[in-house]
Amino acid sequence: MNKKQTKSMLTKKKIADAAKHLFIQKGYTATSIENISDATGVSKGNIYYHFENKEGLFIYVLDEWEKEWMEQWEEQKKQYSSTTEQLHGIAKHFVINDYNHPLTNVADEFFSHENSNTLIQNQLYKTINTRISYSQKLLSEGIASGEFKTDDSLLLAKIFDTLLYGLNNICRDLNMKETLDLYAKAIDTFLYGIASDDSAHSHD
Amino acid sequence: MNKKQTKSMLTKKKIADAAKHLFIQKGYTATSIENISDATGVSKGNIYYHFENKEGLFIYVLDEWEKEWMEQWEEQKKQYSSTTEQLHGIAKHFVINDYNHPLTNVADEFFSHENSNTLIQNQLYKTINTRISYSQKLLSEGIASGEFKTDDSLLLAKIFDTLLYGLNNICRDLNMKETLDLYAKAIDTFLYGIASDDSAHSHD
DNA sequence: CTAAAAACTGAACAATCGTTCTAAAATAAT
DNA sequence: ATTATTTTAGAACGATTGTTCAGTTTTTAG
Repeated sequence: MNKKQTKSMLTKKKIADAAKHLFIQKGYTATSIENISDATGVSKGNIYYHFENKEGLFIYVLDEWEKEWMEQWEEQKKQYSSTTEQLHGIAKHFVINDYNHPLTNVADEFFSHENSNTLIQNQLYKTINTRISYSQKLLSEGIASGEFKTDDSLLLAKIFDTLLYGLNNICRDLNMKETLDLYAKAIDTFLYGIASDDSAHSHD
Repeated sequence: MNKKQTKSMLTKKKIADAAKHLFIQKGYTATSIENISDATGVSKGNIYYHFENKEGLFIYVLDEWEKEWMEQWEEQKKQYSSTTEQLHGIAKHFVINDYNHPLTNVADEFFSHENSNTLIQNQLYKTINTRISYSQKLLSEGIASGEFKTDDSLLLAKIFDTLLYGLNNICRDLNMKETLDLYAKAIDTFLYGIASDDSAHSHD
């Protein structure tokens, strides 16, 4: 790779990183291109050199986040054997590394009924479905192995997903330990609800 | 009440109603005063006659929603005896009447770390805590009556709240029946997880 | 060393934002 | 009927928005 190409790639990454954090902090609409320019030191014109427009930048950020998350989690996953452990692991990994997922704070803006941006909506649906499909796969494995009762894995996946991403909203005033406790308690509640009777888990 | 006062109150209500729906649909930032003016036929100047500013309008909407919800639910509540029934009842009532709660779609915009509006943030915290306190009261009753295991009712309330408000986010492409099924399944999962062993409920 | 290409800057654009203001219309009070 | 008050309308404001564009710097290619 060229010295020019390297530097170009670096500024593109710098823009995307700043945009991600700003979208999380302020929301999509409230984040202006000028905000991103100020945060990075990259001129507005240069931002438009690297990205088609604000919308394209957001979609790029979303795509990158999804890739990054999956890579990191697949690495973490190796240390867990049972599905139960993996579900707890996901929650922990979620809290520690992705405490602020762009979707959690930003997505709602685009699910408006009228005047909404279909391009971004489709991208969001894709991302959400990827998330849920992954959870569904995990839960199916747990059901197949007898760790959980036979059940509708898609419904369970949606509930699990809700727990993971929804808890964020009421953790804003909690510290890390309190947050982890809340998440652990939530997963426990979820698990004991779907654990089979001959599971290793017992009601305490 | 005067004919003038009545008409004035009516336009104020009309503005608040339209604002609520627009905030839900498009988010706070993306909803402009002109949008509200267009939706109601009330002039921008008149909106500012009835409300101090956009922020005051939002807080008013939030306050009204909370009052309305509580009144409606207290009416519904009468038909349920056990806490279990009441929790299911809340979910049903939630889906049918408050499918779109302003908080669910709008709140995230104001929990940004910098440059955020403290007035609205406080109002949001108040509303969220009211919600959770109410759930906590219900769960405490269930624990006291022996319907649920002894547990940290605040943690459970937060989890229940998350379930209720978070599920919304993945119900956008579901019809009413599917939504109700998902909510019922979520509450069941939640309940069987915290139900005491001598509870009337059995794992199916 | 020079020319072409890529990366980048910052001023400028029209559109839209929340808000203010002046004045007109509608109603109440006298 | 006339005055006073409340309610409404809509033009206008400065600020900010996403985006464009002409031009400058930086790097590559020949």
